Amino acid sequence: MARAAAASDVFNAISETHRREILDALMPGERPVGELVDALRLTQAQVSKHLRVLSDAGLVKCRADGRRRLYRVDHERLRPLHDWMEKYERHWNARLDRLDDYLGDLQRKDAE
Amino acid sequence: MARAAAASDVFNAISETHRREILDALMPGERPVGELVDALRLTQAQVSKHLRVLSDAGLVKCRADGRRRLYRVDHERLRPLHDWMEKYERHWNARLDRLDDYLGDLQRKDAE
DNA sequence: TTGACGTATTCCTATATCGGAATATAATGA
DNA sequence: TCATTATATTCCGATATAGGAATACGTCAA
Repeated sequence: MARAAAASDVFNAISETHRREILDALMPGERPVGELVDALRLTQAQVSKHLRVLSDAGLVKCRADGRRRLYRVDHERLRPLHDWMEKYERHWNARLDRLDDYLGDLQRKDAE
Repeated sequence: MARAAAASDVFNAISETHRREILDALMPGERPVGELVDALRLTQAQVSKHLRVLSDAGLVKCRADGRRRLYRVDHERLRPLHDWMEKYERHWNARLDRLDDYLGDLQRKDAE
């Protein structure tokens, strides 16, 4: 048996360097495929196929604009990743925790 | 050409369900291989091989105890993951939102 | 030393999937 | 309608890798 059903799996989708680059490139906002091809110096087929994987994983959404397709990140779909990571964060995020507490205090005082 | 050098890549290492389960099982602290086999209901060979991948990626460390091997998570190695995710966190992380609000307030006060 | 235990590795087969090339499809403009 | 543009898909060969089975290796106890 080979790898279990990997399609449509978020972790699998982001395991590929080029796919992470695509997501990064889409971070600021939606962009047509052609721009990704130019920006990332990948083949058009490469980009299309990677977008397919990202799309199957729900990580990107697409909308048509004439003959172009504008892709954008669906940030919410990264949540599984974040949820999994969160358990480990505390181990090297002690400072952020302290800051968090501090800001919480400030807000509580403001509310008084 | 196939997938680029994936070994020793953190993103690749955590793309597999069983490997994430192993990391989760090691979260509370170091554990011998046999315990992982029992806890996760995997073959001993499976666990050993997955531990190898995790180890190559630097995500786990090992120490010998008699004939047993105690594995533990090297949390620091998850940092690449965190760093990449951080860019996306803002979209659903209340903690960072508070920080944003707070810094926004400071700026507004400075402007007065 | 010998045998049992704990773990790692090797050999194998099936499958996933990357990238390249060519082609298909859809929308647009002349 | 026809050519062009923008994107998606198919076919291909090469490689990565999961899991099973068997086995090798290192350590301990008797």
